[in-house]
Amino acid sequence: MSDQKRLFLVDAYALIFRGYYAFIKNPRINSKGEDTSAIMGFMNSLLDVIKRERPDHLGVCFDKGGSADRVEMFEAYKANRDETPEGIKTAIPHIHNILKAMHIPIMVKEGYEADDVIGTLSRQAEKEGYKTYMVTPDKDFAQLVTDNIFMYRPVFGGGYETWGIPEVQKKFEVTDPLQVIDFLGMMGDSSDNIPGLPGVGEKTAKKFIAQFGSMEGLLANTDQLKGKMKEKVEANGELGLLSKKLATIMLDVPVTFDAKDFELDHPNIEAVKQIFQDLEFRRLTENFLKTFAGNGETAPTETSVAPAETKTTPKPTSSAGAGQFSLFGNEEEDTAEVVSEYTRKTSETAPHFYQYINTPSSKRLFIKSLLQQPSVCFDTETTGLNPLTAELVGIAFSWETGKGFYLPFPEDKNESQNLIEDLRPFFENENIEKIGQNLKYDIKVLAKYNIDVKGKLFDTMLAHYLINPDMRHNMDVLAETYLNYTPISITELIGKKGKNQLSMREVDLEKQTEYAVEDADITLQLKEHFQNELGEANTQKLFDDIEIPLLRVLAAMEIEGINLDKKFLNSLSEDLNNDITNLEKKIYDAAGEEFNIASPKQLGVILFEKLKLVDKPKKTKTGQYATSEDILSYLAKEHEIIQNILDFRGLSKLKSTYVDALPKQVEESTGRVHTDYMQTVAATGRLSSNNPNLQNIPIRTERGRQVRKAFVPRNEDYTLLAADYSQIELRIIAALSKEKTMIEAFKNGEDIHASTASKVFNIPINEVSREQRSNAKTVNFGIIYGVSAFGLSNQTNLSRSESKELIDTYYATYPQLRNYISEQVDFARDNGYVQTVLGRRRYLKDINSRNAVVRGAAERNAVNAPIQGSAADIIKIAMINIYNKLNEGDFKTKMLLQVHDELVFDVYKPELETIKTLVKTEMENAYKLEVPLDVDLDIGDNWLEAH
DNA sequence: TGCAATGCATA
DNA sequence: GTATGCATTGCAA
Repeated sequence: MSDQKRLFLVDAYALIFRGYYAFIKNPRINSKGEDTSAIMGFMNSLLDVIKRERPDHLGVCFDKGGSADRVEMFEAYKANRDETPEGIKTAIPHIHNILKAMHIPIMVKEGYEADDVIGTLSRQAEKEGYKTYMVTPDKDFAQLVTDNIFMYRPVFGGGYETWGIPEVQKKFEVTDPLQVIDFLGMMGDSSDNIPGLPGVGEKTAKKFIAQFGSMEGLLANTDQLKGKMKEKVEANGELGLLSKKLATIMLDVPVTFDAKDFELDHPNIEAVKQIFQDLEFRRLTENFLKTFAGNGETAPTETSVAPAETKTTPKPTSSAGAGQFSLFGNEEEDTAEVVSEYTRKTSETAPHFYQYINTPSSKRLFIKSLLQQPSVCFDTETTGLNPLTAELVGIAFSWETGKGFYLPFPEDKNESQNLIEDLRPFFENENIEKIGQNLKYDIKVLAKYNIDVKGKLFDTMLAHYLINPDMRHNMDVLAETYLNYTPISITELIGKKGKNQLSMREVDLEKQTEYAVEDADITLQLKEHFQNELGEANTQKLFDDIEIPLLRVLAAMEIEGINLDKKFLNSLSEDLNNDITNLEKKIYDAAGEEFNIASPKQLGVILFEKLKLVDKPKKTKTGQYATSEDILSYLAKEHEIIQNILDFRGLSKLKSTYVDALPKQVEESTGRVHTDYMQTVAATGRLSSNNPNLQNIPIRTERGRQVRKAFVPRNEDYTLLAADYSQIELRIIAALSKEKTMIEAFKNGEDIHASTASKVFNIPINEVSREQRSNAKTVNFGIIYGVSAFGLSNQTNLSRSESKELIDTYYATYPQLRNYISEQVDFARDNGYVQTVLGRRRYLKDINSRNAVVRGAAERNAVNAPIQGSAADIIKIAMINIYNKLNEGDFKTKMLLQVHDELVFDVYKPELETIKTLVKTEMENAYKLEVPLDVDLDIGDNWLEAH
């Protein structure tokens, strides 16, 4: 290091925010309830810098009142910043006091940001021969870097890096640090609300800088750009220049650098100690004393100080007197055996008392108390996500906000089973309400331990799904939205998934307790919140009568799984492989060389450069040749190779998505495929299926439908039964719209598409041509989706005007249908939502949008959601009723799958006739409409035959 | 390694 | 035109 004098200018807020958020998961709270995270974080950084660098000149700069100039230029500047957190606001006066006691100058200038103050001072200091180090993590400062001005950046995980000109050149790919301004102006900065150029991100900005040197250079040479980018940049030149101005740090703040103001003086040790003591900083006090020992003239030998106090282990506030927080009420026995107690505060919530239970007597007390509760929230912790293989690690319980218990489970199977037996009286008690988040999971886990969860259920995930189906429903989101509370993240506990992820069992008991009971506690609080809202949205019945009972039905279906003929799929895979290889050969022959057909890049070169199939081939936005399905189909007549390529793609898809993927999904422990039904993802009320998705097994093409042959009954004594609603959505729209003509057609059992064609084209039903029926069918479906003439002409061989005419005659034929559609849209406009026959709502916030495209989409939703959703409601009712009948009758037959309008059963052959009647009756009578519901039944030795 | 975009399977 | 899930690709981290 040279003898040149060195000035360190600290960007206070940047370090304060950084320090504050470093502790966000475990805020430092002292006994007075003050959140000292920000102070702690900032002081750690400051002492760290002093200790490492021993600066002779030092100042700390604060913002004050924001940047008046920038706001004047651009109203939205920094407008989307969240309110400064309370923990930071309260920290500022303390930090000021500490700095004063340390005799460190505080630089503030009303109406200017710290950036500007630091920029101005550093330039002045440079003239006086100083080297300036700007202490900040903020990349914006890179624009200030010169031969004598550096950034001194804290890096993640501790330590610092110094950025001089070479580092800035490398990081930003610029030749001059001043170009950082152009760079920031182009890509924008969402945290400061600097707009930047639309469509330009980091990569493009770097490219532009390399190509044009500056924002002005870019704007002057837009002729060198192409496509969308050219349009966007040209249209937003003004915005670009403004963004550049906003990103520019000012160098003319009215401040004067006077070296003696910044000399690092001896701190008033006693005063600092006193402040630290008041704040209850112990390690920091030691750190401070060490840093300034001997007036700082004998520099400590250590080269780095680990960011102190970042360990996450919570400290029990006391080890004695555990009984004082006991939830056991007036039990006479001691509760000292409740070993752990942990108190956690956040700024928003009251203290939490979470206890784990691992002694016989505390367990006895706990269970006694548990059984006296009318309503309990619980949450199971397991070794994995698959409930069929996961083992219990513990169960958390809570029945009072902020309090709860955790019962850890031993690894040994027998011991674990013994422990769960102690809880059987609770879980199987009909009179205790069980509350949980995604109870289907817990019920499935407990089922593996032969526990049948009985009594009333309240699932917060399902409740929220009904309250707001368009949102997501995971607990973290719900807690943040409704309770203003951030739960401990699972990642924090067990690590990122992959290499070093722990199992829940490997986590310390205290942390398990903290995490698990917090979940139960929060879920309980969410329940309080949601149960009122359900009433307000009028969805209480839907919750009690449909979604909650369905949860048990789905759990049973998922546990049951379906038998899969792996051998069959393997042979199918070989067949496909042969065909694919043959196609490959043909393609290579035609191409004259071997290449990767799956790579669009290589394929493009072959088709358009080598074979020159087209004069001027289309390119994608990335500059590749376009080889998508529609383009290739269009070219199919040009060359035989094209059809082969299309076939190759189709077969590869079939093979990878179904034929090869399904056998891998067979659960080893059961030998069956267990899909997971998601009850809360489809905004309309439908279920969805995943891991694997059994709701999209091919059926349309001959080749694809072969996959269905692999779904087979459990053994020779069983057969598969598929029961599907015929035209349920059209029946629903006919009934809801009270369209007499269509209702009559259904009542008479007519072929509805032929019937529609006959009326629309005004010909007898038996003279309807194939094409006419097909067009009528397309319109019938189109109505359900909210047709447009444009969409229709895309689907049929009709022109746009023919399509329009067809739609017009269609509406003339079914006038009530048209009325119904406009009524739905009106209802949505007035109420902001539409609803199904059972009152399931879908909110349509865009229904009054001024943007016609956005509004149009909402209008189509207004038509479709009640139809699709009512069909979903109806089949859900049927499922619940059938499930109950199967249980009551002690049938061996099981319901296995649901595919929106179809149910699949594994039928015990002797029960076949009874089951056929039962299923058909329950499905057809699940809900009374003015139109009869009709169910087709088919049986077979596999899912294809049963169709 | 994780993400969005694309393409395609179903109702 | 509605509603989903998943495999692959290509790009960003």
